[in-house]
Amino acid sequence: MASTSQAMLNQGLFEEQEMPTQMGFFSFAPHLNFPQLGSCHQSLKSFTIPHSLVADAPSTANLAETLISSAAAKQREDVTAYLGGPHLLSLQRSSANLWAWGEVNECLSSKRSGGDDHHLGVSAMKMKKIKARRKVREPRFCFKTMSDVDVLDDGYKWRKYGQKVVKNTLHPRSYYRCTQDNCRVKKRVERLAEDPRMVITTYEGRHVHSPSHDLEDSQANSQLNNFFF
DNA sequence: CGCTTTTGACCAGCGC
DNA sequence: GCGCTGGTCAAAAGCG
Repeated sequence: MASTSQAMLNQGLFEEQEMPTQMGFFSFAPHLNFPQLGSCHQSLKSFTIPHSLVADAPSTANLAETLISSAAAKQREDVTAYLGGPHLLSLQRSSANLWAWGEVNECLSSKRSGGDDHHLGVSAMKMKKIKARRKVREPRFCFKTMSDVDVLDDGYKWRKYGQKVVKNTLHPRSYYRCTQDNCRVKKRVERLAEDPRMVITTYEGRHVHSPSHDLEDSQANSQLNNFFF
């Protein structure tokens, strides 16, 4: 069970992309379409998210949003969530700030406590020194999914506004903006160099409206509708 | 015809 | 200051 997630983490993706000093991982209940992770990278210290809490989350994004809101309420900015394939979701604070996992944990346990079959892990990955120069960014989510198509149907309508070949990657990165007026959410889509089957989708910002997909489409693609950002 | 995609140019941030 | 890089712009092309 650990093989997939472990392999993904062992690819070193996070470190290569200037990931933060600490990050956390947790998995979700099967009914959320994200099979349990089972175990974490060996460098992670694992602890548990109550099953009941996970079961309460209407979607993975909602849970992520809860964590991010918690951080935002405490005036911490630039929280990023990483969702790896169908198997795991991780959350991190930007390297620009300290990742207050204690607060996240507090947020989680304040909701409910209970079962023990879901895991949250935190690592103390080393990375370059942070400089205060970084400007504040919108909250970001980064999905890593195995998919043939680059752009996943997340219920929102996107317009491509750019494409760029980034250094040390084989595949171009595409830039999209939400087509809704006065919604400034953006997303980037790129394929993992080490495994082109993996698509990395990064969302930046928060939608100020509901998903705009057609109802019939939403029925057909219900599996993807857990991604409400 | 209107919307989306493509793509080269441009800009800003960062490291040296 | 300069060069590199990622992100954005905007005109042209494509498509339904």
